[in-house]
Amino acid sequence: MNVHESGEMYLETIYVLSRKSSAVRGIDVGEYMGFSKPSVSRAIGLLKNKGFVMTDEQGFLKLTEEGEAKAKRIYERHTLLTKLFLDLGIDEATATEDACRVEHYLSDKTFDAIKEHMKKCGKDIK
Amino acid sequence: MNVHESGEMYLETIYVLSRKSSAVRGIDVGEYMGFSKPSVSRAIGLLKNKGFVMTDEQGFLKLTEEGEAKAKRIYERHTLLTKLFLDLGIDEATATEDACRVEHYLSDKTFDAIKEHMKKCGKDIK
DNA sequence: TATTATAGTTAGCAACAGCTAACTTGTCAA
DNA sequence: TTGACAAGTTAGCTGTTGCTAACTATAATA
Repeated sequence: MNVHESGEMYLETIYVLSRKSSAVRGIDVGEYMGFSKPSVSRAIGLLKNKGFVMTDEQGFLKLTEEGEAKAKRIYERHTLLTKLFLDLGIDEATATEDACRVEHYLSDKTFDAIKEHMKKCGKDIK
Repeated sequence: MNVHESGEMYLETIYVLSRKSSAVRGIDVGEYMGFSKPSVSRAIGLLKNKGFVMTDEQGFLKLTEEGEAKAKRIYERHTLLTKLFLDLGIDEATATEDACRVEHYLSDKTFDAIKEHMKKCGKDIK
């Protein structure tokens, strides 16, 4: 099941919010992303249908195993790219912004190559 | 007048084809991009309305000054990113592909920083 | 208990961007 | 001159992804 940029952003947001609190609701996602309730409702409905998101007994949003894997993948890209841009001397805000847009379009190969490069330069994020 | 990723791709294609031949037609653009005639027709119509493209007396596609500037900007990004990815050891096909997707989402700041970095490393594209 | 506020959903609109089918237009050759 | 092909346009479909308006359902409060 493939997810577009938009879906990836929702997954990443749920992932990020879940690290802060285990009680993530649609409204929180919308607030974080700056989107309306209906937009969130539909987007999350699609992610549920695709098996990436579910709601627990209390109605809170949870990522499935597959959803978590996808979200982590994007989040890792985001972190790495931000670090890369910061290393290049770009300001925090721009680095984060650009990383957020670019993270969806990098192939695994390129991502791995960047990771390898930063490891070599002693700038590995881990 | 702002142009989305799609519009930028059309501008870049016209730019690239114009360097090979001054007689660029819609059909050539479609062939190059793998899109249908109607898709090209509408996309170029929009770019005409926005003042980025025009047709000369013979009906060939020309970029306006503004269109050329935009196309060059994207093309420069494309070239630089491809070079950067190749330097990271990525294969030609992947480098081009990723550059093509990412080129639309980089801010000027980040682009300049990458350019600066490659200049320092003696790997400036110019 | 009744009202109110919050969360989520449904319905329907808009823009973007691809597509096919079918039309027009213009050129070139039989 | 006519017929055919190539190029371009128009009409209308699909799917994505944002939106508002309006609804439902649940929970808290007066």
